[in-house]
Amino acid sequence: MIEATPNPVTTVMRALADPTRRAVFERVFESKEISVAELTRGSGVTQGAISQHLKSLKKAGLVAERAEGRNVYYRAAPEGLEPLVTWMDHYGVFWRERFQNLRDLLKEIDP
Amino acid sequence: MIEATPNPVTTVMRALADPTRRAVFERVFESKEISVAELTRGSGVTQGAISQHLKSLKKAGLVAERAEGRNVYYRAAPEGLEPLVTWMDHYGVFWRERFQNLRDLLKEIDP
DNA sequence: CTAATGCATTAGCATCCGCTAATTGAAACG
DNA sequence: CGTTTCAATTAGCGGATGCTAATGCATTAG
Repeated sequence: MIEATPNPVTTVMRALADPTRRAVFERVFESKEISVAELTRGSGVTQGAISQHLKSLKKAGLVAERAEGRNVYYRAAPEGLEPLVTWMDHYGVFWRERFQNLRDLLKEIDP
Repeated sequence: MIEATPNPVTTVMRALADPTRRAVFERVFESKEISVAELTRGSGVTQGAISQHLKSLKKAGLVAERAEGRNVYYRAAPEGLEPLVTWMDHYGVFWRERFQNLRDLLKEIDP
């Protein structure tokens, strides 16, 4: 059975599961804005591949674009990670970390 | 360029990117322990497929097993999600939520 | 013991994925 | 104007992926 429109969690996970594409997202995130050409430079893959990855990331809501002249500048949309956060939250992942941080904090305050 | 041993983030993401396999993880998580046969019941796929998914999840560190007689009981290993948490943390997703919860906790402790 | 059950593993298949190379179109440059 | 640059899109390929069906191996039941 094929879901017509995949679950948002699935979309985001799949977008970030590929190392190359995740690296693209990371570079987009680190730069405030970055063009496709510049993104292609250190990537080790073709410009076409980069465009395809950006398309996936955009469809997942992880990046946004702004066209200016013949350039297209991409920026990260971290709010696109929300499905992941929600999913992990639902499975109680943050509690431990929260408590860990709380513990660290309390240890600092009252060692 | 192929990484011999994929990044842990990649391994976990890929393990959870597939809806069927993610559903398996979720069911394992909800049950404290669950056998493969019981896991196969509502899954819509074959027992063989379930075993394969469990193998992936195990390799990703997301589940652990306990053999007893001819049954094998699986349980979730949520600490296997840590690579995801760390990765997302590095990209600043949790800060707001974490602080919010930390604040709530501290308010409970010392109102 | 024989039969049945639980699980892992394998071969094979259809599909999906990431990539390249090439094309197209738009915009800047000489 | 022609040329160059930027970016998206497409066809096609090799390899990965998820599945089934079948097999094999333990373990339990009758």
